[in-house]
Amino acid sequence: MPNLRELSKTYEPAAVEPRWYAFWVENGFFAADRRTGAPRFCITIPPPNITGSLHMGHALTVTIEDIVVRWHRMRGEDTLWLPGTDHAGIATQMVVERELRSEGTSRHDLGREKFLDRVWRWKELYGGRINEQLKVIGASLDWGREAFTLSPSLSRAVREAFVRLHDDGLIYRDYRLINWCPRCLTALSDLEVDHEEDVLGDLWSFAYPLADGSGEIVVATTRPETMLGDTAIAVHPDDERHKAVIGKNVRHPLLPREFPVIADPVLVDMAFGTGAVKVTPGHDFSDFATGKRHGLAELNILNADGTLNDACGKFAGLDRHEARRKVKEDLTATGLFRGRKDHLMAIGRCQRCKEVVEPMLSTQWFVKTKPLAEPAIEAVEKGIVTIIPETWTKTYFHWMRNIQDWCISRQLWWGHQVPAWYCTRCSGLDGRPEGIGGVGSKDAKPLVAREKPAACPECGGTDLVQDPDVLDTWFSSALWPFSTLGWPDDTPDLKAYYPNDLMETGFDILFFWVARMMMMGTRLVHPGRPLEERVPFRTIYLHAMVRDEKGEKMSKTRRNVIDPLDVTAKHGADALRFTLASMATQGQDVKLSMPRVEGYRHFGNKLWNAARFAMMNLGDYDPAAPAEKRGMFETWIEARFEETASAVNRALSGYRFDEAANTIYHFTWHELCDWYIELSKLALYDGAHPSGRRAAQQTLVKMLDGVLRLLHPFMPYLSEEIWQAIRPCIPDAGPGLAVARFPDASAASPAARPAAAAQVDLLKEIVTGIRNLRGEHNIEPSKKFGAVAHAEAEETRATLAAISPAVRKLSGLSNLEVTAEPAGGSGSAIRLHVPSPAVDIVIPARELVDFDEEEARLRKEIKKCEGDLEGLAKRLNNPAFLEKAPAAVIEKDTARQKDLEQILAKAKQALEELAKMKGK
RNA sequence: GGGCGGAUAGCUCAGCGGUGGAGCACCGGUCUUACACGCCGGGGGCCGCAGGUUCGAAUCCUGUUCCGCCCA
Repeated sequence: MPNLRELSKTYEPAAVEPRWYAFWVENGFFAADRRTGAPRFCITIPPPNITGSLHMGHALTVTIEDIVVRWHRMRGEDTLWLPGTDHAGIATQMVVERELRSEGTSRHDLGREKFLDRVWRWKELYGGRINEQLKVIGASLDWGREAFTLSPSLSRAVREAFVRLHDDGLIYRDYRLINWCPRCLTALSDLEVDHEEDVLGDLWSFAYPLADGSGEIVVATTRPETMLGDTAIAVHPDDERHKAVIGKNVRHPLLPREFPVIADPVLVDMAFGTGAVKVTPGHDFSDFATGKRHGLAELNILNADGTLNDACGKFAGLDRHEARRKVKEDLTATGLFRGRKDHLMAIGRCQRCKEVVEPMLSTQWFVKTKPLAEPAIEAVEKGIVTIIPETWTKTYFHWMRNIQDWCISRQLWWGHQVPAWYCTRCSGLDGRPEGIGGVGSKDAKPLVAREKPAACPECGGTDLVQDPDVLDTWFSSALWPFSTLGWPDDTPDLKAYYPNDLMETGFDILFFWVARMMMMGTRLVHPGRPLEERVPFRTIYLHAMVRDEKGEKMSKTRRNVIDPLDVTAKHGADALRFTLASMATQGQDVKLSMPRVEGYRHFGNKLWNAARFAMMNLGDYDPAAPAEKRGMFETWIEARFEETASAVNRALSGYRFDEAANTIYHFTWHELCDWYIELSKLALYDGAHPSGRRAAQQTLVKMLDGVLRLLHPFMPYLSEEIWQAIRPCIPDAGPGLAVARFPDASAASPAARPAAAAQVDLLKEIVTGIRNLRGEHNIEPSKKFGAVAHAEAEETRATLAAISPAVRKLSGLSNLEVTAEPAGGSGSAIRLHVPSPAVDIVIPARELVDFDEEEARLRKEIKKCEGDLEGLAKRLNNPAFLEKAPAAVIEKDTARQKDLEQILAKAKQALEELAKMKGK
């Protein structure tokens, strides 16, 4: 006999959850083993920032990935879910710099080396925090393979990638306009600039006097201070108003400079403002392009920190915002102000620190993206890589086909230092504002190499200085699916797990990350082999954002952040996971609400108690005993389980986590608990038939075991806890549910199943009908009464006899008499009709019945029937419908019509009888 | 300006060609020996609006109005 421990009355996640994670890890369940013969499944975690702590976005990511991973693992596959973190260049540097500031020092005081020591120390102390939080959620990661983007092996991959791409001409150094954050003091890629729209500013107009004194030309700008960097005025070549001035010079009103009026049809919109535009190639992207077209001077007017530089004469040293006021003042004083009006504009802000970003001229490293994008596009076009939900495919193509070169150098210290060196003898260390764009003049020739070269190949000089800049963190992230597996070496892991099967992440980093992984993977891994082997992964699943219950983005400023760890502490990781899974509909934001989480906690409790019930009745259970012949209810529930299992597998195959979760929920609660467990009590408590009791026990164990397996990917803790408790009852149970076999539909279904399903359906209809009557007539649940069931068909009567005890139990009848004679007559008070198979239920107990209530009930039923019949008749009397609709639909409608007519007739009959009774 | 998504029961969302579903909330009954984190029953929707296709439209097409997001 199994030794079963007793379960507490309610499920307490806090008491259970901490136990199992250690158990899983200690048993090595999460370790991928590259075993031969088994299908493989690999996914790398989107590496969280080391500065980060777990937020709802992570919780959703981890929930989805863990569901997928546990599902595959339970299907017997060699499953690798590779963990790790991202060094997060700007974010981490900012955190440590803030610390230093509070200590009254700075990174510059410390120097690069000491500063980096300090960051590493910070990383060791706090960088692992998020990993611990992932464990709380239950993430079944293979910790033995944990990676970090700045580790020696991944750094080596970064250098290797850089050198290869540089050698192939896909990484280059150039002096051009980039996005500059004056607070972070670094260049940013286009993607790291957030565009804030509809910011109220003013459109400020002023006049440039023509140098020859023949007049003036009025321009409008939202940023008057940039006029200090103007090197041209542009007008449209077709604009009659300005034709005369094209080619003339204007005089700069505040600086001793003159520059030309040019004609440019691209930059100038004749209809906007005066039709004349100031051109600032040094601080505006479209002006920069204009400058290139016309060979204009590119004048940089800003220092790295956003103050104006020496090119600005008396304005030098002013902050750009102060400078704007001052320039306006001066222009007004000189009589050149020509008006202002309110203007909605867009401004770019640094994604990290929210500072207004400045277009700035500097020398930076760039990735030439077009050639890299081609195979990445091809892979999706050819279906080698699938994006789910499919709607993102279009966005992916659009971005990839219009891709811009990627600025990858950052003026930071924390990160992968650019593997390029400059010879102090050949390259002048001059030319650029301090802190912008590394060392060496913009024409300096970098020596790109995996390791520091011994000497300059040009002059033999040995005094080589490494480029001080580091690479964009996303550059190392782009290598993640293969750098984590040991690339550039062809390691056993790379052989086994590349391409990854799945990349699961939020749609918001499709460009930041997914697209770049596609480019890097297809370029760098297994060159020469077919695209199928080079892509980083086969499927991209993009999940939605988690918002609060009102649909607002969660943010600290909105104070609507729900901390997953708070939720976990209160309701358990399982409840949170189940909630996220059930709400993770494709293409739909997840609006998280706490009542929902609570509801799923209740679900956990429901299952917990179902297990308690089972265990209370398994004291004498012998797992080794041969299988007993199943009764109708056992046959029915086992069939329903298999249908459920196959639906869950289908849903998971299609990344329909909501559907999978809901299917399990419904089966567990509304079929297993609501019906089968109640039905099983008959057999369990029937001392006269021990084999029936054994069959019920066997089915209970089987169903519980099965449902726990289905549920495990969603609620790993609860399911493991219960499963371990009933493990002694499970034949051939392995060491843990985490590695138990996931259920799937069995090959053959016993022939008895359709019959059992029909019988249980009849049972449910009768029981529900009687319960309904109790409700309508306010008959106490404890009040017993007898009923008569009449059926013409002998077979139906046999079924009625078979289900009679169950009907009695579930609907609280004292007796159910089955008869071939039409029941009723003057004594019958309530009639209930089941159309197929035709059964009349008659309750003769007049004293229970409120005649008025019953009359109202019958009239309602009649009205409903008539309404439905009318609709059906309309269709069935339509020749076009009969001619064109599929036979199955017509058949179904006809059958439905027949049933409704029967119900209607019976209800009318009952109403007549009632009228007679009321009369007495 | 270009693109994408959403609008279905009080709330949050499924459904995406065959008579409108779930969870929660609500109302009524109930502590029936697994569970009151429970059990039983019930009410509630011209499926954003207007056209069209179809025997049949929440579902497909067109237009339209709001809301959200992305890109420029």
